Amino acid sequence: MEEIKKKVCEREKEHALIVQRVKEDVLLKRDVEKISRIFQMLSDPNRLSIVMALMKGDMCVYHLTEVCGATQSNISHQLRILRDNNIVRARRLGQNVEYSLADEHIREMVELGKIHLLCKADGE
Amino acid sequence: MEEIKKKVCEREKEHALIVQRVKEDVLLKRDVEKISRIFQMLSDPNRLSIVMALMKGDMCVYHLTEVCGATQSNISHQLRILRDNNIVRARRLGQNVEYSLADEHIREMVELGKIHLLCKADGE
DNA sequence: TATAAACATGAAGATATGTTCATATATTCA
DNA sequence: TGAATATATGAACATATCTTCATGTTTATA
Repeated sequence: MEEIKKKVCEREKEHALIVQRVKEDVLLKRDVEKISRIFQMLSDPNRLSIVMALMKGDMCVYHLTEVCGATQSNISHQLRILRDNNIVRARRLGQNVEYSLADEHIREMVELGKIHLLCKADGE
Repeated sequence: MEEIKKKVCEREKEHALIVQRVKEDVLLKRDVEKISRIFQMLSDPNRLSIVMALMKGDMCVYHLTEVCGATQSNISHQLRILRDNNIVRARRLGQNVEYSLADEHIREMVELGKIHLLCKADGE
């Protein structure tokens, strides 16, 4: 049975409607966590640099360290995290390992991020 | 003067070209940090829930805690972080404070995140 | 087979982040 | 003005994250 809601805020009716809309869009806690994890992958400057570089084309670790200006160890660690989360793919080429983007949505997200930066640079 | 590059990897020529392309797209370290910060805002499940809720409409804190299933204190803390980063805006309504999305790009990013989830749920 | 080069990884330390608890502030209403 | 409600915030703690250092693995080559 529907409980009768007490008034909790000024715009009770409007807000309650929105709450309902949110609830209709049943996003389980687990789903929200999954999505936030994707954003987390891009929340570290080094990882974002790696992804941005790979958006231009496949690259081996050596060049990634050069482009990102970080240590080899650091880049390797970040690459492992990206691999574990299916953001990038690795492929051995002789002595080297060539990395590539494994997720096209990521590309779009980063593009949005760049656009966002440009918009803020102007005045919104 | 251009230094002569030693061979560092199997596909030296191809990779060097990509490195060049990355460098042409002069993204300062500071810019990468700014973009990663936006993603960081969405990297916490509670913050992401808040943003997702506000995408449906403006809401006061009480309803946000209800929708997110977190404590009032926690939500308030996350709201402050979102406010400090210009992701949401606050507006007092009598005893309540109504929050709204302050950034349309964020909306698009989250939509991409949702689409991404759906794609993964099927088989890519 | 010994060595070098490219990359990966484990452990440790420093820092950042999220959560909770207690309490402060602002507004309404009696 | 005093009590109640909604929201904000500071401090403390636990945990997560990033970075570095040392070392391991794999492949190529002398």
